[in-house]
Amino acid sequence: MKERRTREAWIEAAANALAQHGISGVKVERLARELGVTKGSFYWHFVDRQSLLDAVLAAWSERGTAAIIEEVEASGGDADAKLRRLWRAAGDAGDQAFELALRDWGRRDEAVRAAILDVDTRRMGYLRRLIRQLAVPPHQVEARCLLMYSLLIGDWFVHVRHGRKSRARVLQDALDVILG
Amino acid sequence: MKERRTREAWIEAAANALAQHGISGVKVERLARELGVTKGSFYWHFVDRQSLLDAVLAAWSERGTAAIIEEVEASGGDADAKLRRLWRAAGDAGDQAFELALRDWGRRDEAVRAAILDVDTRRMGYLRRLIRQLAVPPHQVEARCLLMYSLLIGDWFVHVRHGRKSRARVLQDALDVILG
DNA sequence: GAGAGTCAATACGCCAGCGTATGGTTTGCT
DNA sequence: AGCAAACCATACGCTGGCGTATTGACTCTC
Repeated sequence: MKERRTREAWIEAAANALAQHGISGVKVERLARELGVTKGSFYWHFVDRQSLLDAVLAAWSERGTAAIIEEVEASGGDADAKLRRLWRAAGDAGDQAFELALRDWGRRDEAVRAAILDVDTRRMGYLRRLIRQLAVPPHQVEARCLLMYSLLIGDWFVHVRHGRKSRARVLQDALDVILG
Repeated sequence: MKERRTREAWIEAAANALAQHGISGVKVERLARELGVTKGSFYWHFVDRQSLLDAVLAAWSERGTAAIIEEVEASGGDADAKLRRLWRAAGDAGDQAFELALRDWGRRDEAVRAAILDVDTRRMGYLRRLIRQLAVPPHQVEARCLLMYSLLIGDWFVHVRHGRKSRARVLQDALDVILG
């Protein structure tokens, strides 16, 4: 029997919808239209909407950490270089929208929260390893990790004008503060 | 004729619903149940659902900045003291949930985004004024403002275990890094 | 080539939620 | 008393979205 690749298509479409419209915006019939099929297909691959959402979450849990880390590690350099590379990779990725929507979703769903806790912990572990190699006071390592992570999120959530400075410039400065 | 105070009740209920369930969770009939009335009331006070949302946004725009600033200013002390007080005030306030929901909402609504930009800019102005009085390099003032603001948001969005340290402790350390 | 298995279309029932229409009740004014 | 405005209840129509049932292809295997 052929491997189910349409199932993946549904998951991907759902992930996009989540990123764009939030969790309440991922609707079976809308996805069906986007995929050029009808609900009939959906309810063959999934028992219900919830199981699709579960699948989206599971997919993210799996590939949520490894990808970027590998890319950064592969590029080499010292800890500082890696961190700055990590910053760029995380910022460029078009999936901030997805991550934000997912985190918003997590505010109302225990299972999602658990998955986020898991992924964040793994990511944070990597961050910690890098930052520990920098010349910062040991008791501030954890704080700087959190700062970097928060800045990544905040970058998307706080909209503000910075006067003569560009946003990119301010972010750069902020990163400098974090990395010491 | 009596002043409309039920209108305000609707707005408040909507704000609560927004905080708890997100923008798509604020539904007319649900609010009606919570307020112990029916839709009939609603459609007397508002022309439609959107106008209620507009009202919620407008209310936030007005009282979104002044309240905390006044409280902090009233308490006196130097810039550092004020900033730490500001931090506590912003953290304690039970309306982070509201702010987060609102920001998520803003990702999909231009008008909301504009209001956020406005409020954030005013808040940032106050932050900037305080941080400028600290002993930090001038070119880092803006960055540290953004860091503090982001940390406030990130605090809610990134869930992670910090090993032997408590979350509060790490946040404290982070604040120390920001304030120099 | 026939049956099993895979995938999708169609049609249906159901409910939640928005908005409307209309009528009823209370309050204040004269 | 009586009118008008403010406020709310009830009942209705309409849409969108979930899930089910049924049927129709197409494909693989024996």
